[in-house]
Amino acid sequence: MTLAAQIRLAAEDALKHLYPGIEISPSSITVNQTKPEFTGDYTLVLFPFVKQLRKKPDEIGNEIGKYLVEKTGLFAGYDIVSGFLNLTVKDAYWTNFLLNQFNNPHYGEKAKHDRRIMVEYSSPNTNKPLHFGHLRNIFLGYAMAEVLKASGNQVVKANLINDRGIHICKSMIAWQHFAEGDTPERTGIKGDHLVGDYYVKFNDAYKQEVARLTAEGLDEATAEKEAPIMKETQEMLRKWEAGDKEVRSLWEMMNGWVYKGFDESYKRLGVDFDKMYYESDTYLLGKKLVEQGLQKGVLYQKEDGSVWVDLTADGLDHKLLLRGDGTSVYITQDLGTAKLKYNDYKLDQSVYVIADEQNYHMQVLKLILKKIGEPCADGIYHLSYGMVELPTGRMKSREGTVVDADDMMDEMIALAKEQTEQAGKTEGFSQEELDKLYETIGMGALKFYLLRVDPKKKMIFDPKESIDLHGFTATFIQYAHARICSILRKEGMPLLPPNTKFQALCCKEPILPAEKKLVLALEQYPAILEAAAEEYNPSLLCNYSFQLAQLFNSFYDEHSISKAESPEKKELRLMIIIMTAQILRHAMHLLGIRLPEKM
RNA sequence: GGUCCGGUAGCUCAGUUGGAUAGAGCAUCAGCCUUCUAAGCUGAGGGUCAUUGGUUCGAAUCCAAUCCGGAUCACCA
Repeated sequence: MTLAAQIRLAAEDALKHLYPGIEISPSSITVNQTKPEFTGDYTLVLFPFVKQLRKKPDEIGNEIGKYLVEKTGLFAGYDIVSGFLNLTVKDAYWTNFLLNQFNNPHYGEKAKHDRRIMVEYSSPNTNKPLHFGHLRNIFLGYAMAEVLKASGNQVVKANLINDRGIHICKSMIAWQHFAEGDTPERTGIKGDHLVGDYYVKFNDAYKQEVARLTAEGLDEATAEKEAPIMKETQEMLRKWEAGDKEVRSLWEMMNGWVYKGFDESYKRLGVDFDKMYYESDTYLLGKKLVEQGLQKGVLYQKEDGSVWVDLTADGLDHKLLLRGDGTSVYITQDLGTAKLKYNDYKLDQSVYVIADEQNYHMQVLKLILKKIGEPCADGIYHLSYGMVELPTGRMKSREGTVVDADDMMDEMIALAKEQTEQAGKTEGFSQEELDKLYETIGMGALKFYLLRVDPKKKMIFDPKESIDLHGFTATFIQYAHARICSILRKEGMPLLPPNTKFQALCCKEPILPAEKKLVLALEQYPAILEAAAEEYNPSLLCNYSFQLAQLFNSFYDEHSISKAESPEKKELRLMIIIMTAQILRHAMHLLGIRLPEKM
């Protein structure tokens, strides 16, 4: 249990004993960290009790303060400032805490339990390479899965690949027309990029045909429908659905190129998946669910045979589930996939990492499953995130304004190289080590940049300004970590030395403010990790880690570790920085960010 | 128009179930490297927390209305 929680309980107990017969709701007990301008570590707010107790805040504060100091043994003293009871925790508490936890590599994690959670993320289309917007999705999904794992859940990372449909056929048609048999091998172009190039070529050709037809006198809507290349594409989709051998083998070949490209990108991004779902396998699922829904009477059928659900009672509209010809629409297959996932893994929870433009869709999906009575409905959680936009607006592949993911990685690594060389920090590294370092810094900066903001907020990325390596960045945290490692190296100490190294510690000397601030923060890590899991918000870990690194830097500036005033002080400080580095590594590891020992 | 999300320093963002004088980073300015890594530290300036009203000991936080921005409301995916 965290210290803040312990204090809350102690306060509850104090109120019960001091004022028997008066029911004070535990929710009115607020315990905060004491503001730096006052003495104390944690603060109990007294105002909520005034009315019921009919006493002045300061009087109540004295009674509670006295009780807490005497009965709990946790506190060295208290202080009351205008309605706030500031409690100072005994130094012994902190030294005990450090001795118990400073080298615990699993500090902050929760014990494994049986809750099964799937996190679906990435979920790309196979007609173009990944872009900057996908990166936010991918980092978020990966980080969330890792955070949930650290919270003790059994996690399945899943990827649902959009491998069929009209957009895929567009690339295929364009390839047939213009490629003259080109392959990734022959051109040296990464497979997903090659296919993406033909997707762009399709749109160019299509635009030209539409322009020609409108020039010939057709109105635009008709021209868009009648363009030969579009008709050809629709015909191809029909053939694909009919299982046409030629189309299928082209489809398999081109998707194969894309997968190879994606695999490379995923590997560089440092993310992985436990289960791949393909829409070509799942797009026909869901019809049965709709039939069941019809039988139960929760869905209805129109005269033309189309099937609908009435969601007006939930403040939404009527929604189509099956076309008049009996074919399914997008949401129908999602209904089926939801059930499939549930059955595959007996999920307690199914997290979808999907942009906020699909909020409505996800709401509808969950509602329909609930109406049909599918048990998978309750576990569905939409981790909705804001889209990444450019200063000029949304990225549009048709307008060529997308920031490519592979390019972005290259640029970040180049930036890391440039800045490292500029700072003159390349000495003592082999070329191989340097390359690894640039990758660590560049990729870390990229991930942190996309994870540090509350997911639900949209973000604007300006490629011209690129990404900073100063201030609220992964680099800052990496630097703090490298500094700590440097000290430990000089002390001849491993990153996580055994407890026996520090048994001599005593607490005769008071813990100094800069030390205290750090230890206080270290103690709060489990609560932060828990909050990140409960709120589905990895950005909490970014904020916390940055704060921790900041506290360390100030501490480092103010106090010497290796030349501490006494051996006891030195031990205390070593434990503090060892644990700081440990937590930074732990938190960043969950986000997929590596911390170098030297930089 | 309906539903949902957002509006906090010049810019990008924090701000725990309502708590003390609203905090960081970037940018600007002024300091700090014969001492464990200056990718750092210390300090200064910078705010009508979109607006108005309400709830109360106390509101950036909760409620209502209004304004602004975005998403969405297809027999597309």
